[in-house]
Amino acid sequence: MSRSELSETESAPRATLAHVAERAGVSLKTASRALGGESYVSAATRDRVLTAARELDYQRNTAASLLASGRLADSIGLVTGDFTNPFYSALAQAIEDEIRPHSIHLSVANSRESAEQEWRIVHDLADRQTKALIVVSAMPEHSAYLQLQARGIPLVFIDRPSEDVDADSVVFDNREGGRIAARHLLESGHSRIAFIGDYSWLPTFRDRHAGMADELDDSAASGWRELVRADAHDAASARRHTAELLALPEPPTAIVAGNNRIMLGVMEELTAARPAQRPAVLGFDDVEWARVLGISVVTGDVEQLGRRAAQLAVARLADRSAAWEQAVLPMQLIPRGSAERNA
Amino acid sequence: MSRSELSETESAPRATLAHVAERAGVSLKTASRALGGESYVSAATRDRVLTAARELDYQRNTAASLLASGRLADSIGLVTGDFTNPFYSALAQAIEDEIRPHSIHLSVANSRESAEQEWRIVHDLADRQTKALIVVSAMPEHSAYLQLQARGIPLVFIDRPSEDVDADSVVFDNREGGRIAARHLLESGHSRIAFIGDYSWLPTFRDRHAGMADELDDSAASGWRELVRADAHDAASARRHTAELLALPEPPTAIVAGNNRIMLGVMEELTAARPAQRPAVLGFDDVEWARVLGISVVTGDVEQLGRRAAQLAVARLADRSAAWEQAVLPMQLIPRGSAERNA
DNA sequence: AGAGAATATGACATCGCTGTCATATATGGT
DNA sequence: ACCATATATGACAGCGATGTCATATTCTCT
Repeated sequence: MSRSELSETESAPRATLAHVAERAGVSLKTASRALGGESYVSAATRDRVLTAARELDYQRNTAASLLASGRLADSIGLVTGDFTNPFYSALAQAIEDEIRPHSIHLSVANSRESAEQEWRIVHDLADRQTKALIVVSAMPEHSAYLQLQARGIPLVFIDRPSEDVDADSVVFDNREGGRIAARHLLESGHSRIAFIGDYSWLPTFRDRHAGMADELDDSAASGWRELVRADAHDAASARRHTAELLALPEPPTAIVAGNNRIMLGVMEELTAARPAQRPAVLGFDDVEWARVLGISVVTGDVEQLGRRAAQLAVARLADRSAAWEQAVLPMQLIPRGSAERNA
Repeated sequence: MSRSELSETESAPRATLAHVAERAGVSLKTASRALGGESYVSAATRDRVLTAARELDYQRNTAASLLASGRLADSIGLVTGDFTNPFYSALAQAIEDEIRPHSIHLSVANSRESAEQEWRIVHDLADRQTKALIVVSAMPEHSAYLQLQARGIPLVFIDRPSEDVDADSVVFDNREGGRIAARHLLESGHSRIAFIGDYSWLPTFRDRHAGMADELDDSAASGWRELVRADAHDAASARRHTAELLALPEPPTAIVAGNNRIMLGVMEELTAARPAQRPAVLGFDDVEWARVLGISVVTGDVEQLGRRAAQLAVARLADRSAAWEQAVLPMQLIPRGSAERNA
C-alpha cells in the first residue's frame, strides 16, 4: 500500500476528504460535516468546503464512510434471465417493493439464461457489496453455490428450486398448474393437446409436464406426448415449434404455452399463419397483453413470489440458524375464452 | 464508537473476522485468506476457518473489505417509475448490459412516478454506495438535484430532460416523433385525430403534443385539440379516456396513445367495448405485444437510450470536467396496419 | 455584565479488513 | 544431503471516512 503524501501536487488521481479539508483550510471533521450535511457548520465554511470539493472533483469513498459510520450498506442481489421478460421484471419490482422499507437496496444482474454467465455474476455480486442473493437459476445443478453458503451469503432460489443444495426457495405449484391446464382443456373437449415448453431440464418444465401427464395420460387426449415440444425458451423458437405443429397431418386443437415467451411466439405464429383451424391457446404466466388478446392462462401470483423470496432473504440476514423454508405458492386458472374456442 | 473487547461472550451481535480467526486458532490474515479464497492456505486450515465462520454466522463487512483492498464497489443507481412498465425494464436491461463489462453494478429503485418518493430514493442511493445516478424523473423541477451534483454525484436524466439543472441527458426526439405520428395519420386520411397523453407537465408529453401541433393545426384535422386528453399515465385512466372519446357524438377515427401504458388501456377498452366504428390506433413506444396485435407505433431505440445514458454516466465517473452532453435519439414509424384501418 | 446554552471547530481513535513483507516449513531436483 | 522453490502463516500498517469528546466562540436572557 503506498503512502499518500498529501502534497499539493497538481494531478491527484482521486481527491480524498483530507485534500478537500486542506484546500478549504478546515479540519477533516469539519469538511466531513459540511459534505455530510450535518448541522453546526457555518454557512461560510460550508461553502468553502463545497467549493473545494467541487474543484477537486471529490467523491466520498463510500466504503470508508460506511465502515466509519457503522452503517452497513445492505443490498440484495437478484439474478434473473433477462429483464425484457415481464415475468422477471415483475419479480424485480415485487422484491424491490418488499425490501425498500428495510432500506435494503436491490442490485440486479441478468444471466441471459447462461449457466456460466450466472456463475460469473453471482461471484461478482458476492465479492462486492451483496449481502444475500435471490436467484432464478439457469444452472442445472447448484453444487457451486455451496461455497457461497459457506461464505455466509444467504441464498434464495426463486421460481426454480434447487434439487441439490439446501436453501430457501419459493416456487409455484407447477405440477398442480399442469393439472389445471390439462383439466381445463379436457373439459373444453380437446383431445389433441400440444405442449410447448421451456428447457427440458428446468424444474418448471418438468413439473408442468408431469402435471399434464397426471391428467392426460389416461384421458381422451392420451396421445398428447407426441405433441410435446421442449427447449423453446424464446419467442422465436416457440414460433417455429408452433409452425411445425400446425403443419402436422392432424394438428393439435389446443396448444399449451409453457411460459410467456412461448405464448408470445405462439401468438405471433398464429397471427402470421392464420391457419384454417385456429387452435385454442392456454398459456402459463399472466402478462398484460393476455388480457387484451383474451388468452386464458394458468398463473400464480408473481408479486407474492417475489415478496416471499425477499422476505426469506431478509429473515435470513437476521437469523441464519432457522430451518430452510420451501414456500410453494398455488397456481390458478384465469379463463378468458382462448382455450375454449374451436373446441 | 464503542470499544470491542473481543471477549468470548456468548452473544456476539456481529461476528468479525477477528472472532473467526480466534476461534479457528489462526491469525487474522490467514482467516482472511481462507474466506477470500486466496491460495497458500492448507486445506485443513481453510476448513477450520470456514467452520468457525459458519458457526459464528460470520459475514464479511463489505465496506471494510472494499476500503482495505482499494477496490471501489462502483454501482450506478437507476430510478424509474415502475418495472412493470416494459419501457423501464428494457431500459434497465440495456443499462445493465452496458455497465457490466466495466464491472459496475446496477441498483434499481422505483419512484412509482411520485416526486417525493423519487427524492427519498435518490437521497437514499446517494447516501449509500451509489456513484452515479440515472433518473427518469417524475419531478417537474429539479433544483433539488443541485445538491447532489455539489456532492459530486454524476447525474444523467433519461427520457425526460431537465429544464432547470445542467446535467447529461439522453432523450428521444419527441417533437419529431409527434410530427411523424401526425403525418402518418394524415396521410392515411384521418381528420378526427385524438391524442391521449401522459401527465401534461412531462417534457415527453409536451414535445409529442407540440410535434403533432406542427402538423395538425393547419391541416384537415385542425380540430384535433378538442380531442386531446392528458394525465393518463396508467392503463386504467387511458381506458376511461378512450371510452369517453368513443362516446362523443362524432368520435375520433384515430387515437394516438402517448405511451405503452396508454396504448394498453386503449386496446383494452376497444376490445371490451367493440365500437361499431373501430378507430385506428397509433402508439408511442414499442412493446412486444404490439407486434402480435399489429399496432403501428412511433418509437425510438430504447436499448440505445439506456446504453447511451450508461455510457455518459460511466464517462462522467472518469472525468467530470467534460461539458454536459445532451443526446437526442431519433424516433421512427413502425407501420403495422393499425393506423391505416378504417381511415 | 455574567452565566448558561447554542453554535463551530478540531484532535484523535477507530471501524474491519487486506496488502506488504518477513518468516517458517515442506518439497524437489541433483 | 543441500540448496532453491513452493507453500503456509503471521505481524503490522493503513485504506478514508466518522464518532466521541474537548475546546473555542457566539448568542441569549436575566
